[in-house]
Amino acid sequence: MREVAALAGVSLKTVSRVINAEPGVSPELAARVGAAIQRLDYRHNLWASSLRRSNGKSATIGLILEDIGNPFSATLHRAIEDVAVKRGVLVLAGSLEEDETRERELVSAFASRRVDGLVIMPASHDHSYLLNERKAGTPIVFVDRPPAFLDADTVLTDNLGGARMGIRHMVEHGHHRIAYLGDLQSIMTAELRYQGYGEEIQAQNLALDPDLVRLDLRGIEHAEAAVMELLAQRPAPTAIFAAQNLLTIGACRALRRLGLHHQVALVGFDDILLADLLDPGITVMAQDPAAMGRTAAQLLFRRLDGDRTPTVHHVIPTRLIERGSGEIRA
Amino acid sequence: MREVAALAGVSLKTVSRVINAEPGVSPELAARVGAAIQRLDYRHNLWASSLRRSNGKSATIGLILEDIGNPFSATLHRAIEDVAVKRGVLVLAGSLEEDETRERELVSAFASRRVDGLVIMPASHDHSYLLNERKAGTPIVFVDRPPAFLDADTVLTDNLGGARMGIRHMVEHGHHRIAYLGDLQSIMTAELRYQGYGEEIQAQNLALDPDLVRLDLRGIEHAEAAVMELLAQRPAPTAIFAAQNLLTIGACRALRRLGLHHQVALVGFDDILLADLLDPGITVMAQDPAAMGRTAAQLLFRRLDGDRTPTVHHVIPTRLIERGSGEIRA
DNA sequence: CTCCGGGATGACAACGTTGTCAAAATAGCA
DNA sequence: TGCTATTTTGACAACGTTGTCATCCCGGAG
Repeated sequence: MREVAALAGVSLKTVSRVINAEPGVSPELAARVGAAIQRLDYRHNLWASSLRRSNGKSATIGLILEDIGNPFSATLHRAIEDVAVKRGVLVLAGSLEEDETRERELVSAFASRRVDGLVIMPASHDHSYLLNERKAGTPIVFVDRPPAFLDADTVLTDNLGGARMGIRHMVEHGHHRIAYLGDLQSIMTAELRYQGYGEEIQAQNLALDPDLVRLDLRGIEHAEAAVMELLAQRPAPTAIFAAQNLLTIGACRALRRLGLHHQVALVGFDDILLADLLDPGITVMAQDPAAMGRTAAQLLFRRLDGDRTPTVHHVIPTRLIERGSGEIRA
Repeated sequence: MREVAALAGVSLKTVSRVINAEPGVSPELAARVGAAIQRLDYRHNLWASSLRRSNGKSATIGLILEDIGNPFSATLHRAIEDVAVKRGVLVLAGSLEEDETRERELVSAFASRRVDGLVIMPASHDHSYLLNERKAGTPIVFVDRPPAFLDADTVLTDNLGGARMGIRHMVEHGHHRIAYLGDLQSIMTAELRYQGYGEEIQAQNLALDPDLVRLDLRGIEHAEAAVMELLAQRPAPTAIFAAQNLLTIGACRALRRLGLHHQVALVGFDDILLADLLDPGITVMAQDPAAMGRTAAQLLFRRLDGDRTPTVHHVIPTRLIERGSGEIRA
């Protein structure tokens, strides 16, 4: 910047004014400065700028996801980016893979980089450590999973209601013995879905048979094995509710392997690409990650714009998509 | 930091020394400083630090992808992150949606934030504008698509070879009339795959029939419509090569709609989740986005570590995954 | 007892910007 | 013409750090 000023024959401050499009610079000087910037291909240093600036905004937000690479997280990420670009804000993202330590490390790394705000899909179960960040004025929005020991804005899927609706759908098709496949119970959303299963089973006056429940399943293979076991029991379940997308895929594989995909009903939680091309198509309770991301980002930016109203809790509804597998009758 | 120094009763420099774990601080003082840091929950400001530091590293890299949300990009992103975390480096990412202007905007936004390096999946066709960045010492690695008018490290899929192998596979199963579905020809990878199709058709002494080729298709619906048209022709093609994953899905849909999924062969470029559960399973030429990301990141960090050897061009091979649809005989 | 070497500590400038305020140039008016 | 009001410009400090170099203190050798 010093060089630009020298080449244009003006002071540093004038260059600064031109760059920030501040009023009160004569057109002639502005042109000279512009030319100098071009010639030296000068790049504004945003960090130095935000260091000096009074509000100190870095035009960067931090995003913590379960796994940047999985389709749910990636769609959410993209939706947040779409809101952010409109304000010239960039997104720093990190994956945590259910690792509580990593969550803190990422928050700390973001804090060191003075991000303007945070969107977190948490893995840990105590977020009081975030109080400092909030005291420092960094707005925080939780997505997909709620915070614990901290009051903050949240954007969640209706996990409990969604699970209930899925179970009800199968009951309405005549099923009484509905098996349940669940992810790690330590994950809040998994716990809520299981709770929904329990509640709906009770509401329908059915017996909650522990032999039909497999929890803490991680990934496709585990789900596949669990379904093989479940269907070997007598009496066997006539329907399966898979509470997470990989588990749905595992269940699907197992049913096919057993040749039972046209006999045993299956409803999954969270949509899967291509589910409509399978035979039968997979019926799911679809979440809406794009809507979640959009909502979370809008919320965050509203806070950044100075909204100081009490914390808000959005619930994004789930949608039943009937494709065949959930409509198989008992 | 000033407050920390005051509370610990030491100078600023000593605090700095403790934070950066520089040698030559008495254990007693170090403990006092540590306590003060805890009590004031002080956060190191990485930007101010990198501003002053001689090497000026920001421990942040920039990543430009076609679409953060699509599975290919997301997997690549994740692989890069995995390499980066090991060095305490964070990743800033942005999508460009085939928009050349956006590409420049993103590069400029990253440059303002003084990222240490760039990984780019480009949309534009002239990268000479990046010369400035490189002169400034920012290493740049291109993934998935090569740069134009700029010599830089690249990590590419073997598009041409992969397409040829896919076509050859179908010819070996007795097909002579193989239709081709291609993405926008302006995308370098799409062009190369089409070139591979042409070369292999010729190598097999078959006629390249323009009526069997549909280019510049964008998304599932267009591909579906194109396949409906292709199969209405007489004589109809007996096999289809879909040169991009969405196009494969579209082709799949159309075949099902026509009830021809067991008669017409289909090979896709780029793997699709669940492709093995369909009936028939979809045969694909699989790319390896994780390997591409890993390779690109390693290359970038090697450059950051001072490697000044000539530019390197990695080609990640594609793999034929036989699942049934490609093995249907003519 | 003095002097020297070496380790611990601190004062100060500098990194690339912008906020503040004063100075200079210009325009407007009597 | 001389004065004020207004616009344009610039000097300087400050943002939160770290590199450089000077100072201080201590133990040991002469």
